Amino acid sequence: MARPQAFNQQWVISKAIECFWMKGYSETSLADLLAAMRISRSTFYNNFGDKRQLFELCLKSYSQQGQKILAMTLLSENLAAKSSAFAILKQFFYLVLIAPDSELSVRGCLLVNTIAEAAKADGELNQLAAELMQPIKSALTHQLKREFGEDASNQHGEWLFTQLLGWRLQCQMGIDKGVLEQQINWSLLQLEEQLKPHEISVKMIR
Amino acid sequence: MARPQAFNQQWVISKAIECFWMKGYSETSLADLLAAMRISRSTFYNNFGDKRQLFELCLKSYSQQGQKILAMTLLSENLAAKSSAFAILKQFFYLVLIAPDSELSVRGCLLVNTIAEAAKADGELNQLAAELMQPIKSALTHQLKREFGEDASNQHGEWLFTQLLGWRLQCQMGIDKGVLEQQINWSLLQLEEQLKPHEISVKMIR
DNA sequence: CTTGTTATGGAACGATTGGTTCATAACAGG
DNA sequence: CCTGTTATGAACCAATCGTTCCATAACAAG
Repeated sequence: MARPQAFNQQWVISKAIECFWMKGYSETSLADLLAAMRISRSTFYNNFGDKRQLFELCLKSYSQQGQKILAMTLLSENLAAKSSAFAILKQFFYLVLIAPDSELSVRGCLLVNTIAEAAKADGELNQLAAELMQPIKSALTHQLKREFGEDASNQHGEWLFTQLLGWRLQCQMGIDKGVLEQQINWSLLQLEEQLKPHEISVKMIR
Repeated sequence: MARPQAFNQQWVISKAIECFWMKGYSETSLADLLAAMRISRSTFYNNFGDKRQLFELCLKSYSQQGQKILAMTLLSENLAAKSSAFAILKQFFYLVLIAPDSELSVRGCLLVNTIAEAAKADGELNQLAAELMQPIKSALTHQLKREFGEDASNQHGEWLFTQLLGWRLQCQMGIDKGVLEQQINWSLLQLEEQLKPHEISVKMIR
């Protein structure tokens, strides 16, 4: 009954995400967006409201793509059947922090950047970004719950989430990947020693 | 021989820092700055070059103020004489993360925010901010070196720095202060157990 | 009171900002 | 082919952006 859209919604949003991801919200101009999305101004405003609304849409879309990564790693039942929680966690951190082909490891996390950028200027965006990160925290906790109690897992999941945030920033500060990997191993080791149900642990140093 | 400045350099810069701190670099407009600094446009450009140069100046000034905090805590020889490294570290983290009257604990860290905001758009600012954070990392390491070896302290100092970054973001995400304090204690405890020179450590869990 | 120098305020700059409007092009159903 | 609906692109908008410029005010030295 009417003229069909000449652009692919998903593709266009992915391009917008790229813009925001690289330059941040306020540094990304309409011109940047239109060029990347390859649509005209009116198309933009007709379909996405305005810059702000598009950004929220991008955050949600970005988060949803992140869910897929979680589903393939931390939440995968197949993986859980044959690997320990710590092996899976290690693999996850490697994937999102170190893997050289991973966009995340070079550009940082859009949600983290949003929280830091919109810190005080825009409380709503801050809150939205924080909410969209919740699934990651839950997934980390989920992995711990497989092997340990409900109570301990919650706080240690939150602790692991803190690690992840710290490592994200370290990545953007250009930390050496080898050092980063060491830290990941060490953190997980500490957590393992603390949580592993053993009666007596004897360790010798020096 | 000439007309004297009618404004206080330090005061004016501190006001500029406040602006950048609250709204980020690109969200802070000239108008915002001029209003806060209470100077006119020409005064601004005559004395500070431009917005970008002022920002760099602010970052450096901010960092220098941070040095004072370090000097009073992590680098204080008086404190070191009567307290253990871990006690001092704990006190430091409490001061910069939890203390309710601390600007840092409510506004986040300007340098961290800068790194996240200027992630890819401006590599130079990113690098500058990263460099200005170095003293913090060094101070953390310094505290560990007091009691432990040179080698172990470097990597563990870096690890503690990662913790700090993570906690900073957690603060901006509105983490519960009680949970945060738990995490600080737990992280320091792990580090202590790992580094304390004891021959045999027996711990029982469950 | 001059003269030299600098700080200052305000007007003005062009460029760019995010956002609107409108005539037109493109298609689906009759 | 016609009609109704919607997508599209270009022109246009006021506002704001960061920056420059200049006449003037304020002081120090002579």
